[in-house]
Amino acid sequence: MKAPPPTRPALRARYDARQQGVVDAAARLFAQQGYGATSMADLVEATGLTAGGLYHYIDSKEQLLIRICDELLEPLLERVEHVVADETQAPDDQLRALVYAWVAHVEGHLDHMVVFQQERRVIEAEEQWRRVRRSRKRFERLLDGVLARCEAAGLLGTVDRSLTLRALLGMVNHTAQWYRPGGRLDTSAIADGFCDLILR
Amino acid sequence: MKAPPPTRPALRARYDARQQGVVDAAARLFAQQGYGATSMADLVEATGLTAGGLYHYIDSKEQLLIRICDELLEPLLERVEHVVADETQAPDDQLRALVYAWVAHVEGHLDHMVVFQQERRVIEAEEQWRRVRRSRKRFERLLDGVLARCEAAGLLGTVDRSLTLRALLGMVNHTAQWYRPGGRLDTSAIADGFCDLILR
Amino acid sequence: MKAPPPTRPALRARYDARQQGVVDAAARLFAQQGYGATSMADLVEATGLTAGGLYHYIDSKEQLLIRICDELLEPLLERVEHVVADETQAPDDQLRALVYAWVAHVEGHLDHMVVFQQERRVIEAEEQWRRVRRSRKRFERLLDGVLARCEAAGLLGTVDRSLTLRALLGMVNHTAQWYRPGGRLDTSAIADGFCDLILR
Amino acid sequence: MKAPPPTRPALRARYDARQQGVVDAAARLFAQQGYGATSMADLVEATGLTAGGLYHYIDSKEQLLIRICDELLEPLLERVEHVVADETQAPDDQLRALVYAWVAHVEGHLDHMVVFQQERRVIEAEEQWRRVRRSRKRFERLLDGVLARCEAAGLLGTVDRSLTLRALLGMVNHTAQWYRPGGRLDTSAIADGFCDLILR
DNA sequence: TATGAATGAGCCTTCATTCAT
DNA sequence: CATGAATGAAGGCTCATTCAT
Repeated sequence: MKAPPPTRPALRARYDARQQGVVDAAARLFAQQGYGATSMADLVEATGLTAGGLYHYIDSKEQLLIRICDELLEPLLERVEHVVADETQAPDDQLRALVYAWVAHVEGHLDHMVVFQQERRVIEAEEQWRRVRRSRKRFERLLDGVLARCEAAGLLGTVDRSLTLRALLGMVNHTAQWYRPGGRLDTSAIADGFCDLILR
Repeated sequence: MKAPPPTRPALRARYDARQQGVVDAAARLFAQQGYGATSMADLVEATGLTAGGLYHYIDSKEQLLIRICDELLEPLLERVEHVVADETQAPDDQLRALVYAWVAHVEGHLDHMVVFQQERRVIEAEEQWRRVRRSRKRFERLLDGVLARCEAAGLLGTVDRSLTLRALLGMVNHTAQWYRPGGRLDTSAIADGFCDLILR
Repeated sequence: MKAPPPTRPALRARYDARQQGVVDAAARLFAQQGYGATSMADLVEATGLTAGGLYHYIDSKEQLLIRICDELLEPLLERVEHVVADETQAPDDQLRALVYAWVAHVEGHLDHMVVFQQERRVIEAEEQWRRVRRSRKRFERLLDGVLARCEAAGLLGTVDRSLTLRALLGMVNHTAQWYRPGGRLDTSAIADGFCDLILR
Repeated sequence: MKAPPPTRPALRARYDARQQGVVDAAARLFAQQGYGATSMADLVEATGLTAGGLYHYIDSKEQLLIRICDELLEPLLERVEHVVADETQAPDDQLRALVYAWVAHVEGHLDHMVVFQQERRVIEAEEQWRRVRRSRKRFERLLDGVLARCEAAGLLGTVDRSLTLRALLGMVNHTAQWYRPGGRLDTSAIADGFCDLILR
């Protein structure tokens, strides 16, 4: 992330750990107060670093935001690619597996997810967000592919597939706004519930 | 909104029109660039007013945000109250009527809706947002009431009702992110599609 | 210079006067301490404005530097164009007229000139300095034209013309480093002295 | 320069070589980007040393600047003293020898020279620059002495001697701004050309 | 010697808002 | 009603230098 991270393994490990700490603290603050409303001073306070020291671990406030989005999308995309790659699975099982992975990922990255949604605007608009944008689009394409297979197998309801896709995106992403760990509904209940709405 | 608006009717009409112009410009800018990233200078440019002149029509930047949310929620709530009040309608018809009104309202206030979602955070957190918060909660309660009647009538699927509620909130609110007027899906298609997913 | 200066004449005059005050103060400070070593806080102190108020009159620190260079080069160029345009004058008279105008201009803009020389580097390097760069080049081309006419008339010494040009540029520009008003040598003495060195 | 350089000859040689490398890199960077605009980080990158390592070879950024000026002035002064010491030479030959040595020195230290001119301001102003200032003044006095002998021998033109001195300083120093090795004019051509302008 | 993390003051600039005219 | 100048705190970020390892 920042120009040259240390090369010696021991130092490198510490560096990485602290950098991750900064990113996590940022995700939390951005989620709670908003990206724009969070000052680097807030981050200084939250991390215990000093104003200048912070910049050993990051390039800029915006890079931090990009990193948060990457940490959200990249591993999710990887898991989803993996699920989709297994062609022996029935389409509806594949959808359930995918939605489960997705909901689980959202629940495990609530802060990241809230930030991602809140800052959607800047992500869609500007140049340096291309990779993030591409990940999001790839994810949607994979999801649509699975829905298409379900549709072909007669497993979807009567609702237009692209509308179904958007409905699904809306309901899962919205999860980050209300889900609290330890609540009445666990990951499976949520994921299966959503799939039940979609599948015939 | 701002201290004393004129009392003579002719002046008053002009005043109101200009004030509405400011609010609409603000909604557009906030939706496009974010509330925090929009400066009053942007607003000055967009409205053609001067820095000082702007403040004849508004109290503060934040009041503008509150007003945008009110303009979104209040008329929606009114329509929904009206729909719900008709106890002769079948529960599923009521749900369809409600969702139609809701989707139509979102489509008619894309900017307002995007702003409302984007600034969710500040709405939930602070004192002066109580009225907005109450409106949102009342809306959800009304919606849940209709769903309960559907459930009682055996019209819902097997999915937990509170999860269904949240799914519906997610999908409809998300509409503002992708809906473009003149697209393939019109209001009815969207509203009915969503209901089809929910209802048995 | 700054986005929209006022349009009403009375205000406009005051605005322009204060803006000029800022530019002059900047020229003095930049000349004394260097552009890089002068902080906006220094400028605030020198102008009596406040940190924010300063920015009513300027766009940025760098624009201030550009403006200083423009104020130096543009009027000089105009005078020189005028001198060169008179084709009835003998070449050596033209050279003397030109050098006199030039020396007088340097003496009247010591601060500007010192700044221009000191920041030569950034002027030559970056994009937004094209106009300044073009002015400088145009000036040198005009000067060379006059020298060429002198040479053709056999009025120059034996020294290579392009070297003569550079020598002249060096000696006149250097004047800003030592000239103090009221010194032993006045404008005419300096300008004529330089010409005497150049001409046969 | 920095606290204790090594005393064992082998180490000392390596130390000196690296220190010289740092000074040369600094001269290049300062000349290209300006002293103020060059950060120690730039220097770290240019030298391949680390932030801390750099400080084994230097005391401070400013000492680096002083050293660059010393490296420029001291050897020049030594050569010039030597030229001036030979009282058997004719005044004009002496002037030619001096200017030749001077031009050659400038050409051999373009970076140093550019830096010296650019940072003139700080050199003249501050305490710790006394030695540099004294060298510059001594150089000018020696030069003026030779001009005086030329004048006494009737070899100068009609131009005031102190103006001639300043003109010469201007033209030779300015050489650093345009001279590029391998150009049409070599050291002799330049030095002789300048002298031809000065001498009758 | 060499490392790279850390410091914290200072940089330029923007901001929402007010008020004399 | 309208203007635009003014405020001054706060914004994100950079810097030369130091020091424990």
